[in-house]
Amino acid sequence: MKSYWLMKSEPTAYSIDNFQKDKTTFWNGVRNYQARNFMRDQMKVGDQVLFYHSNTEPPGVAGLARVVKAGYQDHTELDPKSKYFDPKASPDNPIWFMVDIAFVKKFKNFVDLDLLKTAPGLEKMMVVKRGSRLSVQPVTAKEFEIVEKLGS
DNA sequence: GCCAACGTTGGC
DNA sequence: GCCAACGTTGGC
Repeated sequence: MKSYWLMKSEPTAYSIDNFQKDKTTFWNGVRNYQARNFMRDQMKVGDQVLFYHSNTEPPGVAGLARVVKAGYQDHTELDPKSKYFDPKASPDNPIWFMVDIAFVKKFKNFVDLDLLKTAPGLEKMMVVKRGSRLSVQPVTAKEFEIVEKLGS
């Protein structure tokens, strides 16, 4: 059973255009337990992802991605020079996880947050709720389909 | 740049 | 284990 996700990135740090150039990327630096658990326990190869631009004007879904490698140790937690370093982690005791995702497409129409908020069928999406800070969020198949249509 | 929401930390 | 203080996220 395939699952669907929304992943947030600040375009000043990593945008859909960077992603399109790279083709694939690892999603390191998530330091939130809820988001960690989704990546570690639930994301599977083949799952589809809405690539979301946050903390920008306007915020919204910029395109699509696909999971190509399931959860594994976020090795930046082992690097003392990294800002993601976690002294409690070791190769045998991974604490933080990441996944690899592949670029699928950049939307012809950027689906901004206003549109997400008003589109029928998306009322329950986590990202439209106030104060929703989670950077990796589950979405339903139906929600994914609606957003994909809005973007194409 | 402000600040509300919310997660994390640490004193007790 | 409570909760105040603090830090971060992210829309506006």
